[in-house]
Amino acid sequence: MSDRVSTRQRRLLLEILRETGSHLSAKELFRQAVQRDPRISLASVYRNLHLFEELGLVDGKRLDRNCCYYEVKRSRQHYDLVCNCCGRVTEFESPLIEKLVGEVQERTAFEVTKAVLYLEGYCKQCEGQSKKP
Amino acid sequence: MSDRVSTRQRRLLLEILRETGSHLSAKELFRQAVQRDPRISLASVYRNLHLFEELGLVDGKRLDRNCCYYEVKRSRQHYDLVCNCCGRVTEFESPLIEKLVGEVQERTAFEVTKAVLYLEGYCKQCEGQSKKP
DNA sequence: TATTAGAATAAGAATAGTTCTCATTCTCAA
DNA sequence: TTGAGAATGAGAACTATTCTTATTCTAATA
Repeated sequence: MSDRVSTRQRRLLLEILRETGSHLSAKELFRQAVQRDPRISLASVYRNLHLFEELGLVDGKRLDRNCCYYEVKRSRQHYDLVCNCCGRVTEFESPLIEKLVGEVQERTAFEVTKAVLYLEGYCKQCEGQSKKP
Repeated sequence: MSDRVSTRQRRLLLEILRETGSHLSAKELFRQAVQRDPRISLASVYRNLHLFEELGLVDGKRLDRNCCYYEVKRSRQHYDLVCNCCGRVTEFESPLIEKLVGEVQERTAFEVTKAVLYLEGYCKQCEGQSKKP
């Protein structure tokens, strides 16, 4: 696996990820990519998303049962709040997570490389709703 | 959906979950269940795992790309450390998580119903290894 | 105990996200 | 420009999960 990101497809995918900013599923990323380059294949999308993750360019998160969502890695770590009702994703930041990771590393001799954290619940608009909309 | 848990299959599944204690995939749970009752079907395993989750008897966690892992809910909340190398899952507890959830609820008016948190990395034994074993 | 309506089940088909395969195409160092 | 190795496209394959439907079970009631 090379360190370079130098193919037409990779450039296009990163471009879309950077422009979009928010969470994209592989399918949606593919949909957008096809519009600009009809020759691109879904396999390349998956292949390169994995590559980008390995290179640390992109973060992949599984926010629901179905699929992963990807976004370019940002300088400030953030975590997601996923509404069970409307599906909207909002973000939050907190130093408590770094603190938690530190605590774990000290107490357990486990070398943490990635923290998977998100919270499910109901957003302001959907509060008081029951399980399904 | 009833509140009762009164079928042969449900009793068996809960029994296995309780005996095992640790994380079981649907497939593995099915494998064990078939040994005791060859007539049980995989569909029942999934159906009832969802039911148990709704009833608050069981926790389902997606610790890797592939599938969910289930275990009976315990009184003390815990979170998992998943080794990228050997796959072993160890557990940890920390009050920081409750603190974090509280912070989110205060700051964002988001009503949290579930916190999904686990850490990936390398356990003591596998430390220093590169990505794949 | 027998009846019975509604709930749960078994079996396997269907679905969907993801990964794999391999022949073809591209990239880039020389 | 060339050639070796890397990346791609197309679609088949895979896998976890969900759905469908005829059948069976459960448990409240007679």
